[in-house]
Amino acid sequence: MKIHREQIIEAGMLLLDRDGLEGVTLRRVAAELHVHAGALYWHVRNKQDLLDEMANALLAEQFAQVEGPAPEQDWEHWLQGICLRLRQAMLAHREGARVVAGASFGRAILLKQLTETIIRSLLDAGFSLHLAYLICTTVLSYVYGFVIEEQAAPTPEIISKHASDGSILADIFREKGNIYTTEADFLTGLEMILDGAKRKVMNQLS
Amino acid sequence: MKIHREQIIEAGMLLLDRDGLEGVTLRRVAAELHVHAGALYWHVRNKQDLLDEMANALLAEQFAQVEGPAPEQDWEHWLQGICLRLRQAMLAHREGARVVAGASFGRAILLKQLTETIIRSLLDAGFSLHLAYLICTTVLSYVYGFVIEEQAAPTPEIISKHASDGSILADIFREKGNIYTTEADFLTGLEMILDGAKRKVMNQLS
DNA sequence: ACCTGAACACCGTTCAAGT
DNA sequence: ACCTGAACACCGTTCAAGT
Repeated sequence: MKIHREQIIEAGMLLLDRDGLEGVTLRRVAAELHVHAGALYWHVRNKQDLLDEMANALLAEQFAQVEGPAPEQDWEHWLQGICLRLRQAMLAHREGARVVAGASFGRAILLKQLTETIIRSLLDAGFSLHLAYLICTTVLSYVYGFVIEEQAAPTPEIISKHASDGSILADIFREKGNIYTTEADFLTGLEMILDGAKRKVMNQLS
Repeated sequence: MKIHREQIIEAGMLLLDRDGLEGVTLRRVAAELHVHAGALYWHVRNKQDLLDEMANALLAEQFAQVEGPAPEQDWEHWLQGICLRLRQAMLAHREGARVVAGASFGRAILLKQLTETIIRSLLDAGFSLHLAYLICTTVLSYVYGFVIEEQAAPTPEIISKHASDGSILADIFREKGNIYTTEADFLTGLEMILDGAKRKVMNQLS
């Protein structure tokens, strides 16, 4: 029963898509590979290590290699494209946003590379390191938050509980299928942030 | 050994501050109250129920009652104040942001009320329901994301691991104590979002 | 080098039975 | 009404011992 790191990650992704994040368990991963749970510890430091690696695998589907803006492309449109792809990568797997948001740079190399590339591109656009970092995390926080919401299917129980209490959220929940799941909405919020960021620099430079 | 719901929540908060979120365990909460774990289920539906209630208690410290903008106050400054208080509430307890971000409206009544008030105030300011909801969640996502980062103390191990690999993040991590923990930085990012939102409406109205 | 077997120290949740 | 006692079905992690 020879096992490789790769297979452990694959098995983890399989369980993620099938049973959700709480279904990703070292014991189940081991069972999937016909191996005892303890055996995994030869290939993986601990559970978080595996989750980080899964986040990496998830990102690899969209960010096999990350590149800065093209020569005549401005940073806003480039960053917008990056965010769209990031959302796409997360949406491709159940609770993908939670997995990525919970990952640390340690093993999720692509997450680190992505962050690096964003900050570097903003520096090249004339931002201070401080502001570049702030914009980067602001945007990433937004993407995480949005997609986490998007993937957290509100249970029918929750919907019906709030459906008839006269609250505004009731109205929103009722048409939830339409709201907040579209790329258009994602873009609207993103544009707000990028637009605000652009003006912040302009004020800073003048 | 009579137990009240209130005491369970209090014990939960105590464990949260002392041992962190992963230290909040129904068995430990029960031990704190000199009661068997099963006894809690008379007062609480399950663990998430308790966590939701804890999120509520946390919010109550800042939002005992939530009010919309004052008569001559514009929505941006009002919303800015709300976000500052929300951050304050979360910072007051260890991993407070994670607790609130993970809570559902079910039991965390104040979270629902807060959301309601924000959306309603934006409606009063002339936004469409759709846009009001989008701005609300965008802003909340930002606050969650920022404070979660802020409270996730990067372990010395992580810092040293990335401190000397020539990456930009290395530079940032090294001065991490200064960066990203200040209210000023929080406000900068928040202003970007609010500013972008304001312009989005102006375009919409014209 | 890499896995088994078995243990350790926990979890959340349920439920008969007690008072 | 509210708690005990005890179980059920799990966890992550460690580590001697095997091969």
